[in-house]
Amino acid sequence: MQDYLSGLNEQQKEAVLHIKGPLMIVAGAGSGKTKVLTTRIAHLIANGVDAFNILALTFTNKAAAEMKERIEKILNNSSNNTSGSEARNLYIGTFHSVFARILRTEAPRLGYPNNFTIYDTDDSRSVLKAVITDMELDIKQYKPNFVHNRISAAKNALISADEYEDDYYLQQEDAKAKRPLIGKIYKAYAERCFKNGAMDFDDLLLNMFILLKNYNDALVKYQHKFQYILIDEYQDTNPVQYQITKLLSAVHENICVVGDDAQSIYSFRGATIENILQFKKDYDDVSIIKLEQNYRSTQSILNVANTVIGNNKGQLPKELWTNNEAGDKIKVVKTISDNEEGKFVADSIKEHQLRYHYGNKDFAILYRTNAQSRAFEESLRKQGIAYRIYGGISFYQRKEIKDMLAYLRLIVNMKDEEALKRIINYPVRGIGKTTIEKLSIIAHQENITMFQVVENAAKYGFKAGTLDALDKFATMIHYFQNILTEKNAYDVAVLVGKHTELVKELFNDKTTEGLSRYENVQELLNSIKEWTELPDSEDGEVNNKGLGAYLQQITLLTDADDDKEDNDTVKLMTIHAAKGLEFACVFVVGAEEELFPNAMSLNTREELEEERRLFYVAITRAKHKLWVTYATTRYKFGSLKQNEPSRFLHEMPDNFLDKTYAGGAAKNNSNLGSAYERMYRGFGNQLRDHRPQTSEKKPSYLPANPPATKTVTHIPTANFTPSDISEIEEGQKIEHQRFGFGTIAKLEGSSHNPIATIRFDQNGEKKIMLNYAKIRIVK
DNA sequence: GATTATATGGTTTTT
DNA sequence: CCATATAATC
Repeated sequence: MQDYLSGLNEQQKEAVLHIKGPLMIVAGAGSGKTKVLTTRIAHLIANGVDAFNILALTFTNKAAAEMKERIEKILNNSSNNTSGSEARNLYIGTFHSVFARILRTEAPRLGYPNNFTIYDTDDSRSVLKAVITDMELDIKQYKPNFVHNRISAAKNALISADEYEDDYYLQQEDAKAKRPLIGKIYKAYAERCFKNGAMDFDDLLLNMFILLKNYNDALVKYQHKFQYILIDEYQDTNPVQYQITKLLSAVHENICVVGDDAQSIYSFRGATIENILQFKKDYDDVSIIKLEQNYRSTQSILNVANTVIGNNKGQLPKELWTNNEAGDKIKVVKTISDNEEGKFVADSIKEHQLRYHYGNKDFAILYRTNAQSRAFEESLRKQGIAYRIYGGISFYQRKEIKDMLAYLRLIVNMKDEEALKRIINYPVRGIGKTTIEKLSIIAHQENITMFQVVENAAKYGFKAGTLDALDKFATMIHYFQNILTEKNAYDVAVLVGKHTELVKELFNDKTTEGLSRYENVQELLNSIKEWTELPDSEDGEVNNKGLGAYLQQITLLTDADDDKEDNDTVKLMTIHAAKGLEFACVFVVGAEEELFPNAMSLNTREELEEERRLFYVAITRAKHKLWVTYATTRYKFGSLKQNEPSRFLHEMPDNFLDKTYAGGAAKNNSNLGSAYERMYRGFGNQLRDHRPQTSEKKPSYLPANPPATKTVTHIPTANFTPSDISEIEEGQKIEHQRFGFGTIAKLEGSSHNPIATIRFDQNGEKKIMLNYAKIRIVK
């Protein structure tokens, strides 16, 4: 027997060894499904299957990277003489990244360039906005965001623009919503993207499907390449993904899917657990293996999780059990505000670290929406606890990075109108809004790309000054393109930075924000350099280490991916992002009605059930300790909002809960807590006042509550010398890049024209947030 | 055409 | 609160 099997239980072993034919593994939370999947792949390779013939699909890059790493490890440690380096040849990644890679080779068949651009959500919305305005429709009626969701849903359900317009019910729906023209917009949007040589996220799936469906030789090619197909988190696949994998696996039928219907949380992306049910019917002899033993959590946590999820109707029958110890009760915590919640969590982390010697990395804070991260960031900083936020705005979505990338995108794909529009006048070179509009209109009329209009601007009667600017711009881009053929991606990028004076502009901005923007661009250049120095892979794909390849993979990255090793930090992320992960101690925060379950998801029972599954996913991330916290008030859009405790709190069985910190009353009953609590708390005091103090004294650097924000108004005069940002008072001198120097005349003000806002940063230091980037405080 | 002041309006969740 | 759209001004 292979030594890598020794750590598995009987079902897990069976799942690994059952190699041929369709297999569905129904696996509960913490049942070791990733372990099974990785071991299975290792087993395949160890038994002589060529890694080139294995395709493993995941939902995050991180999951893919982790899997690959583990496989290498297993192979290296195995007594088989297969080397871990064999794992490099695996096709393993997210649906999107794997298909993007394939499409890089196959795109020309579909009329796209090899170097097609991948539009992220921002790009898509921007294109939509342009399309909607071009159609002379009201942007308020057709909000790009809304329209995009609708189009995205259609694509994920394999509905083309034509089909969309022909469908009676869809049309009725849109008409009812007073948005009857979405179908037309869909069509125009798709055409525009195609003309730009660009695919959006959904197109990566859709075009992969079209490729397999319409080009038989392509289908045959990939059916034979991918003899073994494995899919993680199968409950989260949507119809396109389903159809693609079905096509790919049709010949060999060696397809193995792993899923847990209780963890299906991506229906907004078109995912449907129907795919799990359908799987059984699609192949002749499907084997099903259930993994029901949980190795992760304590009994208390598992019991609570099981009870909560029991409130959902129509779950597939499954009984999760564990041999682990009972463990602590789940702590339910009530605070009066989002900031207090943050404080409680940070303090609790500190306390547990001191008491039980947990490291930072043993903790995770999980929330429903990204916007909730702020309070925790602040409190963790104050406590001096290292943390890392996943999600939110990723590195590649920052403005300065997108600007730089837009140049590179345009050089690689001149059809990319979005990129062109972004940088044609950045840094400013006298090509204004009117000119850009004109360019766009001409491009449309002549049915050529916008850059072609720029190249031939003379033909189209621009005024001398503008013409000159356009010519210069075209020449510059051509120059970059020529260089691209002789130099590598990094050299080109550096040159672009220099030549466009983009870097210089950032460098000259000496504000804190400007400085970090400069550093970000530097960082981008570093990452490009790293990329160019990676070895080529040898699977005969198109130009796989060029700038084009770099740009394509970068769009599919989230900031969760460039994990600089398992640094010892507290992890902050949404519950969605936490799927598949586990932590010793977990805080599930913001357990309030309208936040979690989210107000947007209270329309139907299905939506509510998905929220409940989300809650289930959240609490099953915890191995040892679990807190569920909620705040009675919370800021939304800057104004205070009252919140009721989440209904999910009531669904948790009392006998596994410790409500000491919830005033004994997650439910609105009259229980005021134990005698001890009442003794030390009094009535109505906040819990931080009565929480058991650790032996450790409070660090002296802990600041008091930051004072309320003040605003200042600024009147420019003349003649001061600059220095550091420090204190700000009336009469404080200010420098503005264009206005020159001036003085702050009023400290609290009119609130209407705040030049600067005073805040306190993580170290309790006064910081001035300047509302105009080019002003700074001088001594 | 470029920059700054004012108004508006937006928060699920992700590739 | 924050980021972007529109209006106003140079």
